[in-house]
Amino acid sequence: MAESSRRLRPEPRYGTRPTMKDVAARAGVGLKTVSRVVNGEPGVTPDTERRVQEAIEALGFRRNDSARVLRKGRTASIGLVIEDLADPFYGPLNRAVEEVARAHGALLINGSSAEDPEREQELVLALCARRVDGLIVVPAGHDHRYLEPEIKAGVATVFVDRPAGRIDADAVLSDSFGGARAGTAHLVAHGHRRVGFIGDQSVIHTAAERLRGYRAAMADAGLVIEPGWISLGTTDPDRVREAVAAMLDAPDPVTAIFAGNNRVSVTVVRVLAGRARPVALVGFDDIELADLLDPGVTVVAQDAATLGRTAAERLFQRLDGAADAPERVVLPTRLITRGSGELPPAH
Amino acid sequence: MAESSRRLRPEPRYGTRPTMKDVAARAGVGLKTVSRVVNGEPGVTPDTERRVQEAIEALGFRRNDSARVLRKGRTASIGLVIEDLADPFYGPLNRAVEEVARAHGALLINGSSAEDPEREQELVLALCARRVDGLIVVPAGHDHRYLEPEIKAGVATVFVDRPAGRIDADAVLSDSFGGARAGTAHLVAHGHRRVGFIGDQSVIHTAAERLRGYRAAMADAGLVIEPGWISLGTTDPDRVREAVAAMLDAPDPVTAIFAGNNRVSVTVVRVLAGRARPVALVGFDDIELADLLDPGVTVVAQDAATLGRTAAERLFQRLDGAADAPERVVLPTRLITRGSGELPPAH
DNA sequence: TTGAAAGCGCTAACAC
DNA sequence: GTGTTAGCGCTTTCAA
Repeated sequence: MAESSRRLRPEPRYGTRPTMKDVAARAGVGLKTVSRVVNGEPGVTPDTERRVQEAIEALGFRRNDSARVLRKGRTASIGLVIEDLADPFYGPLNRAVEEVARAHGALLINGSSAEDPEREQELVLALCARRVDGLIVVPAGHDHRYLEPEIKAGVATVFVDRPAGRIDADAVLSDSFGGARAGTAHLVAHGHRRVGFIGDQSVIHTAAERLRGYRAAMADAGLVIEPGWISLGTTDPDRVREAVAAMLDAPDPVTAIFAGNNRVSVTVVRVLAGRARPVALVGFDDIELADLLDPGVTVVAQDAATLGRTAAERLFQRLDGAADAPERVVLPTRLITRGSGELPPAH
Repeated sequence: MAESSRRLRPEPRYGTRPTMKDVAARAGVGLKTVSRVVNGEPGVTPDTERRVQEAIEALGFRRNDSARVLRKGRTASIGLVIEDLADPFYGPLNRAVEEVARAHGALLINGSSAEDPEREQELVLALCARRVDGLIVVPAGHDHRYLEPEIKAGVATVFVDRPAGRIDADAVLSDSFGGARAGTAHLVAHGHRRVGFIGDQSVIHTAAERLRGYRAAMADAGLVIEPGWISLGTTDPDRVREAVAAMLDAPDPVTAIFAGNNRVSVTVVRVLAGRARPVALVGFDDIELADLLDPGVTVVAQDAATLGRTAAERLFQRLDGAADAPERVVLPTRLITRGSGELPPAH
């Protein structure tokens, strides 16, 4: 029933839309003249132009960019695939990419991979089929060879936040390793010997890098990481809550925690707020209102907007013809001390 | 120099891309057979299909959706114009719209109006030129008659968060009036007689509605609002800081504040944290970590994801042919008490 | 200054 | 089962 009524519905939705041909007929000029007026090309008498403009107004004509794209080759649009449009970390990145695209007269098509490699690929290929001029991708997967034909065909591609897997491509990253190392070292410098690390899934590049930074800082200080001090997995609050509890309720509990990203930090803060014994905390990524908590949350901040802007600018350089070798740009992080990372060890 | 080199660069970026014709030639079949295989249409022998698939693989063929769109009329994409992609309030809305679009096989093109009516119109019309099947708009302007020809031509349009201006269109809103009235009444119920209101610019529909709710609650309680208790303007922190200071440093200061949205709340919380005398606060919109502050921030929460999902579902109903009169859906808000709104008046 | 014709890559309609 | 033709609405080319 629903099915058949759906079939019977008239398909053509633009059949009613006026085309340049209609405008030409109404204005009594040739098709090409309308094209000239619409595109602001020279070589049209003011009088002719006026007549064409009137016809455009009267008919409510709007150029069909699909046809234009087909003919011209360029779509003046770029695709952005991120992990989650709802994540506050990616909001500023998204906006920064949009601003650069806008400055270049391009529209932004975007979507979430939901940390699923298949969904990432599906989305990326759909964008390629739409013939976006370029792509900015926060990769979920680790094998981007599926993009090779696309890149060869001229789709400029820049990876952001995480590097591409198994292909050589531009990437703009934050210094996850260095940031985590500095953050952990900060805790050690405040007297902590028993420091836990709660991170995202280890398949995620940034998560692995941050873990590496933590390990490096511990090694730098000559500290041996004991079993149970490291917990990796999803950022699901239940998972993180259990991880924190396990570390704090162990016979010889940690006195400080390094949280691998903003999602983890938020849950850790919640758990610690409900505990009597103070536990030091440094989190990767800044969090809104972190300064107003008691204690304030010390963080290793990265600049998502700069990440996005840099990636987008690189993309448009490529679209403007830059043909140098793919490069990896690594942006520095910044340690912001607010109290939680400066708490002394409680025994 | 740069200009001329830009001109000389070879324009055709897809000329190198294989087309169905190329695939057909390579597979030794007709064009239409390739089309059938690519679109999974029936009526192709397994053997022929295999040969076509091989040619597709070998050539790295990917269907050009621009051409498909031109022929079919539908683009399988929708446009979303919001105020600011970076605003944490709109992240979940954005994501919810994306999920619905995805479920319907459509891509999402989106952009920020930056609260600028001209930019909104520019973006909307660009999306129309791309022939998006439908539009979801958080309006910045108050006159959407420019959309009339588009809507007439079949572009389904749903407004979200704020209603359209001067045209009759679907809208999905939160109950700003009711929420603000309830939030203000909550303060009054806790003994406050001198309640201030700090809101966004009054041209923004939600800001005006919330102010109206505040006024209604005060009137309900028989309270007269004194000059200086209402401050409207941008959500710029400096502006809000000054507004709070003015209310608190007046000879007869307010004992409670109603904050018109999340941006305002954050700044008010910061200011109050630096003051000795406790001031009650209820904010419109929930804020992450609001529960962990001391006192926790009492808020009138709205559900941005439901707002987005509802709007997107309405849009696809329209695209599926729903032709009933435009309707306005108003979603309820929810008062979440956490402490700041329950503080008694300090004299 | 203006316009007619060709064609971008695909799908719809209708052959065979 | 398969192929041929026309044409979506625009830009490009070239002639007038």
